[in-house]
Amino acid sequence: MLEKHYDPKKVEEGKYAKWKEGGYFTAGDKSKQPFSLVIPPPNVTGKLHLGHVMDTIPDDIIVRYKKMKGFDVLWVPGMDHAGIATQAKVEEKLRKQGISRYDLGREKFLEKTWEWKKEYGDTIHDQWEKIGLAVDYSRERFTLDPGLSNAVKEVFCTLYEQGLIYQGERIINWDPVLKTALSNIEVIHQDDEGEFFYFIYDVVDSNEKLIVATTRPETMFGDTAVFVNPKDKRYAHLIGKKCINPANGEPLPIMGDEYVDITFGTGAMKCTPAHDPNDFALSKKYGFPLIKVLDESAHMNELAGKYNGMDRYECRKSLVEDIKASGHLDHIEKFVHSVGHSERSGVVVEPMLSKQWFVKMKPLAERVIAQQNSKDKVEFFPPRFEKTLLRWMNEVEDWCVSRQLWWGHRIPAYYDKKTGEVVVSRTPLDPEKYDQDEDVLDTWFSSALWPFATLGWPEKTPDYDRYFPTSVLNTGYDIIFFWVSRMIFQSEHFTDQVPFRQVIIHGLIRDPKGRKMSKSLGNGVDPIDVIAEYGVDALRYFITTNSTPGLDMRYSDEKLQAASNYLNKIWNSVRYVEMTLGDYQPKEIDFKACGPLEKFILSRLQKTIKTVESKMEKYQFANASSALYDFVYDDFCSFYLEMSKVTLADPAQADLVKDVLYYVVRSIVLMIYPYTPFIGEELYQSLPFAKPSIMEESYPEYRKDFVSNPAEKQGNLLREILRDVRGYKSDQGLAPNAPVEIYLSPKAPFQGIEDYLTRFLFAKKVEFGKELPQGDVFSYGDFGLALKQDIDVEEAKAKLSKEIETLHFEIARGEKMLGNPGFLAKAPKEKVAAEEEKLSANKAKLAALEARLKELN
RNA sequence: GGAUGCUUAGCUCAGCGGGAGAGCAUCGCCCUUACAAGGCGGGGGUCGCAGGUUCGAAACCUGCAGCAUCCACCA
Repeated sequence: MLEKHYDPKKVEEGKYAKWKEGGYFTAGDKSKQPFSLVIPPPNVTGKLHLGHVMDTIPDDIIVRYKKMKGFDVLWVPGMDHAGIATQAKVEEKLRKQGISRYDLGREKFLEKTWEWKKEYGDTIHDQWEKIGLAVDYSRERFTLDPGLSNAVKEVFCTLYEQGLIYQGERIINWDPVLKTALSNIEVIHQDDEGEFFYFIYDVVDSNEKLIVATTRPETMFGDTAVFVNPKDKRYAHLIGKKCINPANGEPLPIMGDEYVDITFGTGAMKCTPAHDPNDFALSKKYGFPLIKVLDESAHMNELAGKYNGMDRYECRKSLVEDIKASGHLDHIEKFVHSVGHSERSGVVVEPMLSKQWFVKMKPLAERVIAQQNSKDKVEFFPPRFEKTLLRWMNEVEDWCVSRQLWWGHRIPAYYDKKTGEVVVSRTPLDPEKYDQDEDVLDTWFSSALWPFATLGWPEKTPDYDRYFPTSVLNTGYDIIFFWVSRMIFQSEHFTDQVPFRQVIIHGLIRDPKGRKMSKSLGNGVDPIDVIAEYGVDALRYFITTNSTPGLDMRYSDEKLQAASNYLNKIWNSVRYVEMTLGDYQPKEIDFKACGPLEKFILSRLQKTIKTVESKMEKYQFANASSALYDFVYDDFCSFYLEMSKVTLADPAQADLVKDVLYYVVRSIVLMIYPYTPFIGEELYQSLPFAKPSIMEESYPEYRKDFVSNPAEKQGNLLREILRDVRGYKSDQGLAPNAPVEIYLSPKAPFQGIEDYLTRFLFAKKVEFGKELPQGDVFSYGDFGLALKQDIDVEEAKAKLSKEIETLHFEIARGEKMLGNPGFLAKAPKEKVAAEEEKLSANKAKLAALEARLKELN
């Protein structure tokens, strides 16, 4: 027997181990159709947060649902080495011990990082277990394992051979703390308040002065020219002359180019080819030298003269002072502008000229665009996110893939010690003759291969044959560019197939005020705390059923409480059914022998199954669960379960009612189970005929032979009567259980209705008669009901009048609608018929109420 | 500058072409033998604004406003 109250802690204990040991997570049943997905691999940087819960629980629901639907489901688990992020964490840890990575050297440092990986990998495993992920551990992968490394080498070398990877000197985003290049999307732009310095440049051989504005005075040592727009009347005559750089006294040519925006600043712009991407482009056009003035930690080099060795900001400060002292500072303005920060270290990135490896994106992106125009494309849920992907593909720039880190896939490029020539090779070259490139690849380079490399690619493995392309991928909109887009282009380029047929994009979870959860705000919520308070099932239910696909959601204690209450409700309804079953062994339902309310609940259940299934297929978990929720509360618990107490008391009907109760409650458990597997298993096990695990069960099937529209109508009518009379009592200030006398007109909606009225309206008397007595009357088409009270005639008349008034309103509406030729001609037939029926019912009701009013007068 | 989303009850959000819904909050009544973390019954909304399409608009179209996010630019 179940306990009176649902206790998540007791329910959750031991279940995961049982599933895991029972082999329920392992794929491979060849008699079934395959269905596959890969987990979005969490970074081994720390423990899981609510974002991971959002990434994985929808997958888990899909996995459990698809298993019940008879698929051979493979869910590949794994983790990401997360190059920069992990290395930054390990370095931070070492720094606290006063050690730098250079003190350790590459090999020792990597050892330390593997230790870190082991520790955090274990934590992540624990947490997967805690939240109940049905992942196939026999297929677990890591982005740095030998298989993935092999795939990475294969991809790098092939792209190189195809001319799609090249090495080039370009302006890249440099993180001066982590001392590595970053790709464009690893740079976060935010509006910072800065200063706009207006400096005076003396024009050579002239008395004229040119005022040039800059936000970055320290880069003036790398300037090669000053540009003005040739159409700018103020300056056109200066083109061809020279002016003096106030930072170092060097003469700079004044040049004309339409690139310059006349309206911005003073209309005169300095050009720093080695430290600004736009200036770099200009320099290519005019063949300027590329002068670097900053080193890899963003300190000034010898070109900065007396500022040599200073940090960029220190240099800026003293340089400005010196220029001011020389009389070349015009003024300084406050200026809010967008500044790039490193996603990982947070420091202001330095655009810097550097030799890096790049992936040539255009051909890869074009393939994706073509694929998305074909029938065999990746389908997005919700569809609008396809536009996000295509926009990126259309605008994409070459991808800088080299990182000056140690933790990652080392670039398989080698330099001839004598000639310096580059050789890219799948196998290591002789270290006597060659030095391997020191850099590693961007983490996303390996993540991009995740769906096929985890299944064995480039080998032709059985898993790859059977499970690729994967069926679906679920992830947040924030990593569409980082990850989704890259998996798509790599997969299409290398496997000639999409990596997954469908992508579900979810929003982000925010704090209760709608702010992003972040360390600095201290508003993060630890899933483990939530689980301790409400249980995993409530967390899972909350997170998957309280948001619209693709939109953000807010964390809410109230909703977790509500989820927990709902589960308690289901728990108790199962408990009630088990109490009524006792030793009885339910059997197949004899539908024909069922009473109207049994037919009602069976029919309602079928429609619920149908709705839930169709929403599940579209991954609309909020809609699926709310259909089930409505059924559980409104149809079952609040209504049928109560009503069944009447029929259960009749020995002739009791067994049949028990069959129905068992079937309904079992269906509810099976449908809630993918959302809340722990309580699902617990309740399932407590029911008769349980298999060793609910994971062996199949999903409830829609049974057309259990559908009865007339029975639903009868049930709804009884519900309406109960509500009316209860409402009446409440209006009259009577207690819900105040006794009443009820009189019914002969044409009752179904036989035996009096038993329900007696019990649930606390009627001390229910009588049928041709004439309804003096009292309050309720009319339901051709059926009427009266309550015998010592009534206040005036009050009763007022109430009747009010009801009549609203009926008139309703009838007028119906008549207007049905009198509209446009409506009759264009509206669907069913709609017209429904309106006609409603109208005639209202008319009958009106007639009855009017007759009643007349009687009272 | 470009794109996308949001604006519906006090709060958080569904609904997205046929009479405004849920959870929480609120009010009233009830310890009725599954559940008081409960039951029953209420109250509460010119669905951001303005036009348009339609027999019919919260829903579709156009414009506007506010909020949010992303991309690009910012000498």
